[in-house]
Amino acid sequence: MADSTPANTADPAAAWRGRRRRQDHGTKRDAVIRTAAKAFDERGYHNTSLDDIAAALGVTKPTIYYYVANKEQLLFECFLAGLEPIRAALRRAEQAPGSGRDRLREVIHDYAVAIASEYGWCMVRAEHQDLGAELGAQVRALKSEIDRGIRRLLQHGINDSSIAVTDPKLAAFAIAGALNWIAHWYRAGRTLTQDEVADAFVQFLEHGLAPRQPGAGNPVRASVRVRRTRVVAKA
Amino acid sequence: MADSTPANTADPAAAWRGRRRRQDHGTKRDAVIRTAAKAFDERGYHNTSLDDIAAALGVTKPTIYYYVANKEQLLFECFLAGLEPIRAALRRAEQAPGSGRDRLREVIHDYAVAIASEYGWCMVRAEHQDLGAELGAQVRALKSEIDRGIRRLLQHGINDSSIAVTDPKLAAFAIAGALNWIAHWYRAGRTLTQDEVADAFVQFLEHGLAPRQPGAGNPVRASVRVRRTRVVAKA
DNA sequence: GTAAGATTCTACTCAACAGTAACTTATGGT
DNA sequence: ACCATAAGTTACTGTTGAGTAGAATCTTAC
Repeated sequence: MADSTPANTADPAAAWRGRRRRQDHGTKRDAVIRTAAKAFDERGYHNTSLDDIAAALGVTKPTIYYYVANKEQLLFECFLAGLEPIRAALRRAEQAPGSGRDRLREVIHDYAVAIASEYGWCMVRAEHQDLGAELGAQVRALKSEIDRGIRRLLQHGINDSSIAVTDPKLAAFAIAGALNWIAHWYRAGRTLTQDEVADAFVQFLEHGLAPRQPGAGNPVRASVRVRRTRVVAKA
Repeated sequence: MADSTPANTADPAAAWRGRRRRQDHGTKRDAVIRTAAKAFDERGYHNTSLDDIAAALGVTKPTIYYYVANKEQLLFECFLAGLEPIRAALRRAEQAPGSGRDRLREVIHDYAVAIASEYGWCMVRAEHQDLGAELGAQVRALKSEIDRGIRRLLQHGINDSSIAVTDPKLAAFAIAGALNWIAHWYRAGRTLTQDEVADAFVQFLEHGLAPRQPGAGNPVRASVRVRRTRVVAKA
C-alpha cells in the first residue's frame, strides 16, 4: 500500500526474483496485493484462483497465506489501496481555496486518474457480497464517505453559485458513475494517458452536451491548476 | 423476454404455484430468467447457485435445466433481456426527427429507465469472463453496437451544432458510465421512480455543473416529449 | 558454524456446486 | 380408458478450489 519502494511499479514478481530472500516484508506483501488486483481485473474475482495469483508471482499458494489471511482479505486490501487516493483528493479539496466548482474540478481530475489505475477494477466492479459482513461494511463506509464528500463540494458550489444542478444527490451519482465507468474501458498504454482522460472528463462534466452560449465567457480562472500529483519514483 | 403475459410482473414463482402443470412454456422460461436476474443482482453470479434460483421458484435444479442449457446461458439470457430495450431506443432514435441533441435526450431517458430495471445488474455488473468465448463475444458486440449508436447521435448533434463536446468518444463513455452506474444504487420502490431519475440525468448530462449563462435561453423546444413507454399490463 | 527464526514448499482435506442419469407423475389427444 | 409425451423429481458424479499441516530451506545474529 505504501507506494514508496522502487521496483514495485513494473513487475511485482521482481520482488522475489533475483533478490535475496529475507527481503522487506512490506514490499512483498504489496506485490501480492498488486498482482491480485491485476488478476482480478483480467479474469474477475471468482475466476481467479489463489494458485493463479501465486503462479503470476512465481511462488506457491501457501506463500500467499503467509502474507494475507485469506482470499477475502486480499480483495479487501485491493479495495483499500484503490480507494485511498480518492479519499486523499477529497481531504485536500476540503481545505483548498477557490470556489466549489474549482475544488470539485480538482477532485474529478484526481478521481479519474485513480480509477484508471490498476486498482480501478477492485473499486468499481468487485462485489460487496464477496466480502463478509464485517469487511463489506467497512468498504461501504469508505465509499459512502467519498459520496458525501462529493455532495458536500457540490453544495459549496451551489452556495457560491459556481455550480447549478437541480439535485446534488443525483448529480453526485452521475459524476461518480461517469468516472467509475472508466475502469471498464480504460487500459493503460493505449492512445490516451490517464491525464488526458481526466481532463476530458473534467471538461464534459462541467459543461455537458449543450453548446455554451456565445459571449459571457465562463470564469475558468484557475483552469486546472496542474498540480501533477507527485509521481512515485519509477524504476 | 416477451413481456406480454400477465402475472409475470410481480412474483415469478406464480408461474408455477396454483396453476396446472401443462402451462405455457415461454412464460415459465421467462420466469426462470427473471428470477435468475434478481438473484444475481442480490448475491452476484458466483454466489448464486442454481439450487438457490430453483428454490426461489419453488422447483428443483433439474427443472431449470429443462428451460435453459446451463448457467452460462442463463446469464446470457439476462444480458439479452436487459440490453434489448436500449437497442430499441437507439433504433427509434435513428429514424426520429429533431436535432441530434433532441434525439439523444430521448435515448438517455430510455436508457436510464432500462438500467433501473431488474436486468440492470446483468447489463452492467456481470463479467464477460463468466460467459464463454462464444457468448461473451456476442454480448460485447451488442454493447459495442450501443456505444456506436450513442457516438453517432453525438456526431449528428455536433454537425447540426445542437451539441458541443470536444471528444465524442469520451463523451459517449461518460454518458454511458453515468447511466450504467444507476444499476449500482437504484432500488425500485424507494423515493424516486425510474422516470424521475431519468429526467434528472437528462438534465444533468445536458448542462453539466456550470450555471447556464443568463439570457440566451437554450432551445428546449421539444422538452422531453413524454412518450411514456408502453407499460406492460400489470396484473 | 550454528541456533533461532523467518520464509516457502509438498501434499494433503474438505465442501460446494454444476451438471446428469434414470425414474415418476400429470395431461391432453384419440 | 390409454398411451405418448411434457414436466419434474431424487439421488447421484466429478471437479474445482479454498484453506492447512508439517516438513524443508534459507538468513541473520552470535
